[in-house]
Amino acid sequence: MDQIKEYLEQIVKVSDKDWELFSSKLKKVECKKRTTLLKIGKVENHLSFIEKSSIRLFIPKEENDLTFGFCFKGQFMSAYDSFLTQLPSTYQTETLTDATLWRLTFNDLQDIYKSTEIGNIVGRKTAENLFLMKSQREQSLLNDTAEKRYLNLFTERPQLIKEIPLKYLASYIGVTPQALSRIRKRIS
Amino acid sequence: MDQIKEYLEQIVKVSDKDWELFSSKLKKVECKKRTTLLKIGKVENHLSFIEKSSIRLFIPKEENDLTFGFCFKGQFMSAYDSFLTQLPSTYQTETLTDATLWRLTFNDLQDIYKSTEIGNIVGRKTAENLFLMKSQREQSLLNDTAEKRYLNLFTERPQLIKEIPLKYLASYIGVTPQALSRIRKRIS
DNA sequence: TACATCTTCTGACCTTTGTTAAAAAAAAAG
DNA sequence: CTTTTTTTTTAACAAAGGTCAGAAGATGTA
Repeated sequence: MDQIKEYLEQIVKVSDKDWELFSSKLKKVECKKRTTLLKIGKVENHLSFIEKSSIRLFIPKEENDLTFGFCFKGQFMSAYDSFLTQLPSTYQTETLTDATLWRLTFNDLQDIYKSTEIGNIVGRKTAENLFLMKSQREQSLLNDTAEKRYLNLFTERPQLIKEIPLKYLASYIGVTPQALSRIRKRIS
Repeated sequence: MDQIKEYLEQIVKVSDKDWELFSSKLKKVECKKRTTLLKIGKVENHLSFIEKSSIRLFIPKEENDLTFGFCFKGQFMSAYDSFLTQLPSTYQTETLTDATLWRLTFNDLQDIYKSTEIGNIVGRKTAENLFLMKSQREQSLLNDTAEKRYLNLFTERPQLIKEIPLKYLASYIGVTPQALSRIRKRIS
C-alpha cells in the first residue's frame, strides 16, 4: 500500500486522517493472467490500483478484439467511462499477467469525495491526466501513420513489445495483425 | 452570465458566495469570425465560456490544417492540454463565427479551486466529461470507417454540416477533403 | 459587375491496408 | 517430448484513401 500513498502524495499532501479513511477502503485482490475483470455490458464498480500486472482494455470481436488501451503496475485502472456514468461498459478489461490489485468501489469513492479534503482534488487531477492522455492519443490517431505509432511504442515502451502479443498491439495501433507484420518487415 | 450559472448548477448547487467569487473573475470578450484565440506554441491562459460562436481546434499545416475538435455555444472551451500543464500548446484555436466569450485566467481558476467549495467538484466533473468525450472519439477513430463517422456527425449535429466548411469536417473525420467529397457522392 | 480567392468536386493513378487463406513459428497442454 | 492450439508471417487480390492536377462553384472584395 506504500506504493499507493506515494502515488497520492505526488498529487497532493495527504493528511494522516485522510489516508486512514482512504486506505481502510482498499481491498486486496489477486488473480491469474487472462482473468476477465469486467465483462462488456456490466457496470464497472471498481477503481483498482495495480500493484502487479499488465491489463488490456478491449472491445471483444468475433475475429480480432479491438484492443484500445493498456494499464500497468503503479497506476489506477478501471473501465472508467462506465465507472463514472454507472452505465453498462462498452468494453471489457482483462489481465495479461498474474495480478495483485487494491480495489475501491464506486460507493467507497463517493464517501471519499464527501469526507476528505483531498478526494475532489485527486479526482480532478486524475481525470485531467486521463484527458491529457486521450488527447495525445487522438492527435496520434489522426496525425501519424500506423508505422509511426509502432515506432513510438518501440521507443516509449520497449518492454511492451516483448511482453504483449503483437495482435493486441496491432489493434492498439489501428491496423490488422497482418498489416503490422508487414510494417515490421518493412522496418527491419 | 445566467447561461453560465445554469451550466454550473447542472453540476452542483452553487452558493451565492461562491457565485459571487466566480462571476467576479469573468471578463467579457467579443471578437470577429476567423479570430485566432491561441497561437500554436503559446501557453493557454484562458478558460472561456462560449455565449455565442463556434470554435475549431487545429494543428496548422502547410496544405490542410488538421482540425480535430469543435466547441459550441453554451460550453466552456480552451486549449485545455496547455491550460492544465501550462506548457506551450501543440495546437491552435480559432473562431469560425463572430463570438461572445466570458473568460477566466489560469490564476483566477486556481483561486477558485482554493477559495470555493465547488471549484474542485466542477473541475473534476468537467475533466471527467472531457475524458468521456475523448474516450468515445478514440473508439470511433479505431472502430468506425470515415463514412460511418460522417454519417454519425450528420445525425448528431445536423447544423454542423451546414455551418462548417467541409474541409474542416474532413480533417475531423480523418480523411482529405477529396476523400470526403467521394464519400458524399457515394452516399447521396 | 468583374476580379480574385477559396472551397468543393472530379478523374487518373499510386500506396496502403483489409481480406482470405495457408504456411511457419511459437507457446501451451498433455 | 509430442501434440494441440495460438500467434505470427506470407501471398494474392480487392477496397479505400492519398496525391496530383484541373474544373466548377461559391464567396469576398474592389
